[in-house]
Amino acid sequence: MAIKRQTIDNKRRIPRQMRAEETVAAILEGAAQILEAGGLAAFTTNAVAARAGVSIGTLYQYFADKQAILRAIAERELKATLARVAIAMGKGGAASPEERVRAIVRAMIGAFRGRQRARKAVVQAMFSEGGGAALQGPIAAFITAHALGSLSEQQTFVLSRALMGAIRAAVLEEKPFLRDAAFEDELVRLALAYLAALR
Amino acid sequence: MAIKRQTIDNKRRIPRQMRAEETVAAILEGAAQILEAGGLAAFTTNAVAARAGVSIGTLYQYFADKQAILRAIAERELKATLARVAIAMGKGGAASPEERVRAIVRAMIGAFRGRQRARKAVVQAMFSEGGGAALQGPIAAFITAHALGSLSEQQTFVLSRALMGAIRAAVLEEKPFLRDAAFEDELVRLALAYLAALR
Amino acid sequence: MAIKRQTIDNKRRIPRQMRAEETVAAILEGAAQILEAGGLAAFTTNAVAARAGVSIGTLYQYFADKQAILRAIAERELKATLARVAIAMGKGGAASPEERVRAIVRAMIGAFRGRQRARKAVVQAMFSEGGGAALQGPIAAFITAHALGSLSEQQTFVLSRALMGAIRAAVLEEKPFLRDAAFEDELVRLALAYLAALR
Amino acid sequence: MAIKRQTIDNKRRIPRQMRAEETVAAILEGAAQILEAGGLAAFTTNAVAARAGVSIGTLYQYFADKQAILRAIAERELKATLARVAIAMGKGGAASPEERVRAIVRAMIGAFRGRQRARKAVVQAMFSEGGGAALQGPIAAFITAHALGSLSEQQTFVLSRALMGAIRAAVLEEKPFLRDAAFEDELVRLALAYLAALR
DNA sequence: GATGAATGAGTGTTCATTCAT
DNA sequence: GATGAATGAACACTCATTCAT
Repeated sequence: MAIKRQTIDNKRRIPRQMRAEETVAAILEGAAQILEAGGLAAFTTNAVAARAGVSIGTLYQYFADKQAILRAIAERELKATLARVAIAMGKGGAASPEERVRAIVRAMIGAFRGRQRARKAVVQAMFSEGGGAALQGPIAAFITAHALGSLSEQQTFVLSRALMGAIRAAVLEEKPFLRDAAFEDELVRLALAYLAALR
Repeated sequence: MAIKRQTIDNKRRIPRQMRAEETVAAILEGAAQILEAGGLAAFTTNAVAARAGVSIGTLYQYFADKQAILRAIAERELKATLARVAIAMGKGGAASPEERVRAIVRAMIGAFRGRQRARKAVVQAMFSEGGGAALQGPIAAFITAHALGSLSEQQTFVLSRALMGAIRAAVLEEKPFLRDAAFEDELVRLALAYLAALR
Repeated sequence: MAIKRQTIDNKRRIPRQMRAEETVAAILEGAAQILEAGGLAAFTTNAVAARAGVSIGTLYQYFADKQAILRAIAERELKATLARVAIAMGKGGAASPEERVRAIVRAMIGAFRGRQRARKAVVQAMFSEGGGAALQGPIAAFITAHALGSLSEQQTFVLSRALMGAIRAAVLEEKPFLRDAAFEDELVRLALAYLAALR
Repeated sequence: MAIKRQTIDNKRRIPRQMRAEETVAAILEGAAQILEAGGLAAFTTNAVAARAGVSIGTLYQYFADKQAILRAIAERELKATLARVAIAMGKGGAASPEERVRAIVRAMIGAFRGRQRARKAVVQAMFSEGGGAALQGPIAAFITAHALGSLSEQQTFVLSRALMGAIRAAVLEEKPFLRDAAFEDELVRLALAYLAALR
């Protein structure tokens, strides 16, 4: 259902794609705003469409259903977060384990930059449908791949979910220390201690 | 919302209280069954009342609203879990830190014994309203009080939420290894490593 | 889903049942009025509830969905029609074949007495879901049982559907002669001629 | 509602007309396929356009609205059916009344050859808008003109609608005997008996 | 003539909650 | 205290149709 558009026909494809992309972006932005302003409760398809400045019909031209919008936001944010980590890692060259762990932790904390309410809403929604495995899997994979030696599947699971669980809890409980350096330090400490214990 | 039960009317108090307790228990049991069978989606007040064998009006006599039922289930389970830890600790006498941590972890994993679907539903619901701080706070306090030296507030937060986050993720993602000894081992390792790093 | 209510408890059963019956009757009457006034196009559940003077929720307490209302109207009318034939037959004592056929034809023509628009709408709706076999079967059975000698299944089908088809067409095409005696005469002639040809 | 094609623009008229005819044919064929596969429920203008391989805009260039497509299918089938009768009659030379009636009945039964689901859907749709008088009128006229002596308007109505009603019911109720010779025989018997009774 | 993105009115249905009995 | 009929706000989603390109 989602986004069609793939004609190989070259002329007029770009303008078409651009229109579609703009529309999708507008919807996603509208959705994020609604979420940030009123949480999941205010997140109705009609409200999103109105805020995005498109008709409800157009919204459904690009998203199969309400959940799909949430999923798109989550995926987009996930991608952005992962990208940010990659950049941070890249800059550090052959960074130390601590630096690598810190880069990951910092990116995880900083996801949804500036939109904690929206983040909270998205997390809640993802949890309500399938446990958000779709989001956590990639992060776990990333940790496995980039951060450290060799962990078993369960160890990767424990480490990634422990970190995410702590951050998530801070988000959901609206803890003010979420962005304190000290909080980041504790998470890094937790990860490093666990990794050390595995050796 | 609604009116809370508080009549201190003395005559016939005991029989009344007993009836009330039975009714509340029936509702809670019905709710748990509905949750286990059909998840949060099937959890409607009318369905709960029907399953519990009481009228919807009676249900609202004991619970202010739908969430209150979920809250009651969560609290009941929390209390039971904490009690189980206390017993486990008591038996061990002057148990070692590892034994104490393990007792806590084991109790957390084993909560909602046998009703993983209901547990998942309750967790989801708690997440949707306030982040479940009401549930995690007591556990954190418990950890602080019983398990170990002196942790800062943030450290307690990180440790408790990390453990709960990992377990929660296993529940939500329906991981089969939830009840494996190896999973418990990893969680214990995580906690002990962190505690050691704090010293 | 439909109508619950069957407690064997005698006290308060009658008032309860009466309330329910009144409500159902009000809904059915409201539905018929809507149909008569605006046809199938105006037949929305909200409109029916409003016209019936009940809330939309109440409507859904008694009818599983929109179609169920139509079905109920059709069934009620069918029953009434059949009853009318039975009475007509009864009065005639050992009536002649022609009188029996005429009684049936007359009752079929006269169904939905006075509400041709509603009748049309119901016929359309029944046709749209399953071909209305549910309505035609009973009539065919009735004809078989009461009108005449022994017909094969296919002969019964042909005779009953031919009569109903002709009446239905007159209804749907809004033919003014629907209630003319001459029209009835022709239908009777058709039926008798066919029956005679079978002998 | 839209604008009907009528340009008499001469240059390139023939190629244009041919293209138009192809397009119309493609749409009609697509529509029939959709109908056959998914019934009236699947019959959306967008689905038809997609199946026909044309854009929705093009579809509306040739058909004023959704109903028009159904009407076109019905008309096309009617024309084909009538033509088939004419051929059958022609071949028989001065055929007997029975042969003529049989030719008509057979053609009526055999309409929409091989696409009973599409036929059912078209019948339903025609019924929903005006009772399909547009289709039955011509058949009645045909019967009057070709089959037999002189019938009054009402007699023609009764005979034609009775035959069509019986066939229609068999289609709608998905009776397996629709194509049995015995079914045809009964219809012929019915028609002949009625005609004889009129003399 | 063709395209297809956009439109938006319209509708069926759910379910938490109330309150007269 | 118990009952359960009634309530009605709220929402997701469809699809025929238009019109700028």
